[in-house]
Order: sequence, then structure tokens, then C-alpha cells
Amino acid sequence: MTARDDDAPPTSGGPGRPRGRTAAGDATRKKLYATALKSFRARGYDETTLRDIAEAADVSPSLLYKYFPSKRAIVLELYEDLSGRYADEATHMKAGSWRDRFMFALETSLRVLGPHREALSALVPVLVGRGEESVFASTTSPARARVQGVFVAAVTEASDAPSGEMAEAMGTLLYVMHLGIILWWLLDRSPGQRATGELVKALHRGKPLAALGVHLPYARGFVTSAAAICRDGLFGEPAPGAAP
Amino acid sequence: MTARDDDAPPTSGGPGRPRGRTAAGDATRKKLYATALKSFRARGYDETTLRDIAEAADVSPSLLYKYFPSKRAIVLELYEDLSGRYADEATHMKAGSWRDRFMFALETSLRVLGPHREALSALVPVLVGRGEESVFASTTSPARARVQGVFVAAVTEASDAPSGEMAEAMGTLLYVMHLGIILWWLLDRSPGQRATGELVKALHRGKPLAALGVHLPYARGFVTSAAAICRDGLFGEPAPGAAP
DNA sequence: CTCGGCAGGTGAACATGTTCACCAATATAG
DNA sequence: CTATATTGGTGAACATGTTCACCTGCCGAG
Repeated sequence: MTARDDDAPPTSGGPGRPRGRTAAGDATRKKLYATALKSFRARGYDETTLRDIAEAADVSPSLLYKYFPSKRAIVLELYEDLSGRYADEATHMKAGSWRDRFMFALETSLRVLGPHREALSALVPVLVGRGEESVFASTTSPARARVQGVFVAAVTEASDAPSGEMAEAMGTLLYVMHLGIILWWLLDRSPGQRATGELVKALHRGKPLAALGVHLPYARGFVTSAAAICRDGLFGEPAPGAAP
Repeated sequence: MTARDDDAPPTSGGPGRPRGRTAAGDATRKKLYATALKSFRARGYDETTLRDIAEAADVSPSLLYKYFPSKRAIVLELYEDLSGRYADEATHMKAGSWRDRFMFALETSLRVLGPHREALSALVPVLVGRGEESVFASTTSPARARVQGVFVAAVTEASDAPSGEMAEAMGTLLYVMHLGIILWWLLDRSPGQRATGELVKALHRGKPLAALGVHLPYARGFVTSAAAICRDGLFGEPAPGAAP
């Protein structure tokens, strides 16, 4: 049935991606992945050419396309991996207010993504594309749902969780806000991303988050409709990804 | 004024950077610029190849590099032009509260950029790059200062302007917020960017902006430090760019 | 064991953004 | 008017992401 996706013309349909199917293939795949990431970290994404990676891995350049559909896909896979690790780390979230839990989720995110900032900045163009690769579009991609689930759970399972739908909407909004902060961090050109550190500290001081809290009774309509807008405009889907 | 917005001012008088020093050269430059934009609008940025543009303009592909340093530079010049037109439109800003004036500045921005959304989405990768082309980095670029100046003026010259430094900080913050909304709009995949329209409507309903206003006494410290963070991390400069 | 199929692997070629060496016309100095 | 510099313009070549046709070795069915 789904046998031939080796020389399959354009794209092998379905979720069956060209993976390593044998022990040797798996080893090669891992070697290529590790080599690519090392080079991304050392010299940056744009400065790393596929021929560089292939040479460092002692392999032909075209072989990369037996394991990854494109150069960006390597970074995309890194994001998938990191989102998985993030979900693991997020299981250590303590009970408490949604504000504290949100801050924990945010800081964990920055900590997990931290070492790969340079390579991840290559994702922003991907993110903006209308292609199926987009971090937003991919309902199929577990990465988005996983991370969003953490932020939704941060609210719904908080000690001061708002009721029902409101909690989920807030979680979605906080997830999007977190995406904005990640983008900010990727753009941050201050030494050591000091500015992002300051931003997080400011959030800890709590003024803006407190304002959101104080205004909850008034903001109810805004929060739920804003969350709907996110799903509509950004994700292109009707339902929010709930915590698994 | 009609909705026509083919090609704007010549942009030839720059300080030595681009070519176009004679009448014939200027005409060629304009033809290339217009041809490129037309193709960007018709087929999108990525789908438009330089050889396409050259052929449509009946010219050799390499000639493009006599007038533009790169493909992205064409879009970047479009942004410069649009920011100039934006500054012009913004002179029609009415007196009133900073909230009303901000909404006017925001909606004017969306209206001016509107027809070129597709081409401008190609700018997002540029924006994230560490190159000198970045919309943020370029202290030399008049575009950023011009647009930022509009938002700063929207607050400092408002009927309810806060005092001194606070007003300028708020203007800077609102400018960055506006950038976020523009990014959102570029990412918006709902038909006709309906989601962005909803977002703007929600802002008009005023809850979040009102919250910012209500909390001004408390938020003072946050706003000024956040504005400083913007200049530090995002712009990479100490002083806020005021309107020239 | 033979052999057909398939995953692993390769070198050449292609598309496109970009650079280079070079030609052509025109204006300005002498 | 010639000589020179400068700008308008070209075709070939280069770099890199990507595709294609093809080879190779292994493994299980017969």
C-alpha cells in the first residue's frame, strides 16, 4: 500500500515521511540531524550550506533529501523535538494561581528554546508562509497543540481558574502572548537578550498581568472573542487544542 | 484621492546608494520598480522571479542589480514609499484623546499598507534578520522614525496627553503594539483578513485600551521601562526617534 | 542459491538570486 | 574634435537549495 515513498515523484501522501527505515538509515539520519544542528549553532542557519552539512557528515548533498524534505524541515524538526521536551518540563508545573503558572510556562519555554535561538530564528519566515509547514497552520503538527495545551492547562488547572470557557480562552490568549514574547526574544539584539530578561522581570512585577486580572469582569467579552479571533485568523481552525 | 497606488515618488535622489542618475536611467528604474510590484501583487513575492521581472520589463536580469541591491530591497523600497505616504495621511489626524488618535493611526496604517499585503509579507524575514536591512535596526532608515513619530505625536499632542517622558514612552509602546498588529495582519489567514477587522473592532470597543488608561498611575513605571526595553532590545539605540 | 525489490547512496543537472567581465553610448574636459 | 570617464546595459558564470536518473548492496521469497 504505502510502500513507495522513496522515489515517489512529488510528495508521498499522508503522514508517512521519508524516515530511516533500517538501522543504518537511522544512524545516518541521526548523524545528519546532529551535524546540521551543530553547524546551525556554530555558524548560523543561513551561513550553513547543505553542501557543508553533507561534507561534514561525509555524505552526498542529495542524500539529505532522502531524510528531510527541505533545509527548513530540519529546523522544523528541531522545533518539534523541543516542543516535546517542553511538554515534559511543563509537567513540573506547580499548583497555584494562573499568573504564577503562566510565568512558569513562559520561563520554561525560554529556557528550553534558549540554546537554539540562532537556528530557530530561521523559523520565522516559515511561520509566516502560507505553506503547510507553518507552525500555526499545521493542525496535524503535534507541536502547536502540545505547547498550546500547556498554556491552556496553566489556566484551567489553576487554583484561581475562571469558569468554563473563559479559562480556555484565556489559555489560548496567553499562548499567543507567549508566541509574541518568543518572537520578541528572537528579534532581541541586546547583548545576551537582556531586553527580554527585563521584559520577563517586568511581567513578574506583575502590573500588566494584574491589570488583566483586575479587569476580568469587564474583559470577559474581550477575552473570549479575542481567543475566537486567534483560532479563526491565526490557526485557521474552529476548536481550541485542549490539554491532552 | 483615488485608491490607485501604482508607484509612488521617484526615490532617486538618495545619497549615492542606488543608480538612476540620468533621465533614461530614472525611467528604467521606475519601469523595473512598477513591473516588479505589479508581479508581486499578481503572483506573489516568491513566485515572482527576477528573470520574470526582467523579461516583462524587456531588460536583462542583471540590470536589476544596477538599481536595486537585492530582490528584497525592492519590497523594502515599497515599504519606504508607503511609510512616506502614511506620514502624509497621518497629518489628517484630528485633535482628541490619545486613544482615538491611536486608533486613527492604526487604521490609517492598515489602509495604506492594505493593497500590498502579499508583497509586504516578504518583509517579515527581513525584519528578523540581523542585517542592516532590518526595519528595526536601521537608524538610518527614515521609515521607522517617520512611522514611530506618528505614534509618538498621537500621544504627545493628544488632548489628554500624559506629562513629559511618559507620553513619549507611551507613543513608543503604541508603535510597537501597532507593529504587532501589522504582523498579526500579515499572518491572518481568515478570508479578507476578517480576524484583523474583528481585532480592531474589539480595540474600538475599548476595553483593553481603557484598562491601560485606568491603570496609568500604576503602570507608569512599567510603561517607561518597557519603552526603554524597546529601544534597547528592538531598535538598538538609546534615544527615541522623533518626527523630523 | 538466485533473483527481484527496495532502502541507502551518488553525481549531474536544474532554478533562481547574485556577481562579474565586458560592451555601448553619452557627456564632459582639454 | 578627440580622449576619457561615467553610466546604461548585457550575457555568462557562480552559489545554493532542490530534483532526477541511476547505481549498489542486502534480504527474504522461491
